[in-house]
Amino acid sequence: MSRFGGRVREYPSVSIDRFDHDNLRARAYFLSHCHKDHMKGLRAPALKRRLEGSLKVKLYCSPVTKELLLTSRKYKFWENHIVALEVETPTQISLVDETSGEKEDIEVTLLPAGHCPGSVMFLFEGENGTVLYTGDFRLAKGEAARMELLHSGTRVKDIQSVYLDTTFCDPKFYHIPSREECLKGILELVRSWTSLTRYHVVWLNCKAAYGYEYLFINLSEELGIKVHVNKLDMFRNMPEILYHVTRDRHTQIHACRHPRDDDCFRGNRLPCGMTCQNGTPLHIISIKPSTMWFGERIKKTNVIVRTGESTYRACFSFHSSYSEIKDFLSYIRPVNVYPNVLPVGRTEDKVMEILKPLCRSYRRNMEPRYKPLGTLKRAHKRDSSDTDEDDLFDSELISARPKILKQQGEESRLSNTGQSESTEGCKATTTYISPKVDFMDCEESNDDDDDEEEEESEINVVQVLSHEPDATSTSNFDGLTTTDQQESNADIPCWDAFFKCNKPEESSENEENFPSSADAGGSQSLFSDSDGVSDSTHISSQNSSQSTHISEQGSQGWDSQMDTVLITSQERNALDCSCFGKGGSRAAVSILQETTKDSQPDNSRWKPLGQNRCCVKDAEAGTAHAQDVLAEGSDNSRTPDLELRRDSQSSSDFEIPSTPDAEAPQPDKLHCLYKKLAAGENILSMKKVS
DNA sequence: GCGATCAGGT
DNA sequence: CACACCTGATCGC
Repeated sequence: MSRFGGRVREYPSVSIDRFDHDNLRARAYFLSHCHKDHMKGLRAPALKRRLEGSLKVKLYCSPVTKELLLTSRKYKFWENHIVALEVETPTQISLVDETSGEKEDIEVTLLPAGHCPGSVMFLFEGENGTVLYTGDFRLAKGEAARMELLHSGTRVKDIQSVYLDTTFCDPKFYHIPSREECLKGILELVRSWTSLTRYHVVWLNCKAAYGYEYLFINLSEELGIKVHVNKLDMFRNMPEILYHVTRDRHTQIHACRHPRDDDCFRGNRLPCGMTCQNGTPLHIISIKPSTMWFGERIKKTNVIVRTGESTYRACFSFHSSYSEIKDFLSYIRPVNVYPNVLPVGRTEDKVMEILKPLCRSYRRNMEPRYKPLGTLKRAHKRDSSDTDEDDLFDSELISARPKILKQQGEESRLSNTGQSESTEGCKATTTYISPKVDFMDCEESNDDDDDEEEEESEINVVQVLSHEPDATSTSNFDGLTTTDQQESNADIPCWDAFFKCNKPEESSENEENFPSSADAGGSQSLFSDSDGVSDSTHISSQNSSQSTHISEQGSQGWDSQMDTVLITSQERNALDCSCFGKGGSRAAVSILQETTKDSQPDNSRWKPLGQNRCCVKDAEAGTAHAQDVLAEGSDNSRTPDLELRRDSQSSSDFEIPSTPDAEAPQPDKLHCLYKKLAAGENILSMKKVS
């Protein structure tokens, strides 16, 4: 829950996501997204009165947020005071004090936040420095590096302060499976069930909040089944969403709600009242999206957990994980950071202890540390001509952070016109890879879940749903660690490979083996994969607040990147015979979803950028023509986003350097380094800090 | 009657 | 576990 008071220190005359108390006097308002805890006071009479007496006071938000907000009658009075700003389009705003006439100019840029439809971060630039307010966000590792407007030229902007979504800023939330992984797990479960008969339906037990739309869209696109919802009015001008939801209850996927929907479900009734079709009773399973997290050392990340005879929990997060937060912040490297949220049971001091080391003000006092891997990772994007040896491992070079260039398809889309030029059809890019199902044991997901633990013995009984002949854990182990690159260089440290950013196969491996610079104290790493088997040792540095961590070689390689959906015998039985009377107790882990070695997330359709930018069509493109408009949307705007999502999640971790100040070593320097390494010499480069 | 706040629920 | 939200009780205006 946001505890942000509404104002940033640098620009106290604007209020963001808070509209009560002192915020009533703000010169301008900003709303990052349409969740109630960010709208406190937004419809209060006091603020309403203020608007009535003012021509100048405006509320700035994304086009989608404006649309969603104005759908509610309670916020209609804002209608003439809302200014929708295009995402990624810097805009000058004059902040005028209506009583004194005092004026201050500020430039604001909306950046996609990946939290829910229309959600954005605000980047303010003005006399008091550059400030980033993240609102609520979920950005995958490396996504900050792709944001053109966080950069100036090839470098990250000099950001004074970040007001950060710290919801999961606690090491216990170290890892949350990516959107694609979660989506894929849910997709397979829904697919398995709904394909049995037309009377097998799924109820998505979603909360009353925006943020599940991309799930609906993906399920609908992949399975050709629209999702039944209570309301779709708010999407009337968002054909990309509208097309995939329906008010027609005669569908196999439901996300409808009812005040006592759990009771409905227990009575084999959907919240909308459906209980049978053509006289045939429905077979209903419920899937409840909720956040699942995994500690740093827990490598197996099952995204679906069976919680009962016909109930499942599916991993789904609106917020960035601990490691994503740290990656984000360590890339931005502001002077100051302020947490917007205190994770439950944490104090501000504790959170700051984690965040401060990622800021410049702190780093300046630190000894530079040797971080070869981060350096190497970053190297591929840099023109190394200006790199000298002294700079190589200099963590002080905060200004030398190169941004990640966008992919071509993305370039055109990000041309700030708000329009998309790609002519590729969306189906052309849909290359769903059927999951292979292996025999393997599962590990409990969240360390404190008793239910899973007591059922562990059952988990090992696994039937293969769709068998792949050679798919055993061993072959996976080999397969996942033997990349083309590595095969050809079996005996040499394949660092060369890591200068080339374009091998998605290596992305997750990279994640496993290359400690992010975001690690609180930085870390030294030794790395070898000469036999194709990953192996890594992380030893936290002396002043780290984190405990020493030495990863186990075997599990590290084994579980780091399998593309596996695992279904227990119980589930298979449930799926197969759809009889609910079996005496099976709660099965702990039903579907196990691993980081995919080389999957191209075909179903990565959530487009925080696209939704903010393109979704809201003009009124004339409303409901009546929604379908036609959608077709256009598919052709023109979806594909580039799809490319982006592919790139930015599961296959891009490798590309995205985690060490912001890394530099590209030149080949001769590299050679020198290799030689030193081979000779067992210390290549740590100490640089004097003044 | 309305809003704010809290407790309790999903 | 947590999130975002809802309902209902209570209090104050």
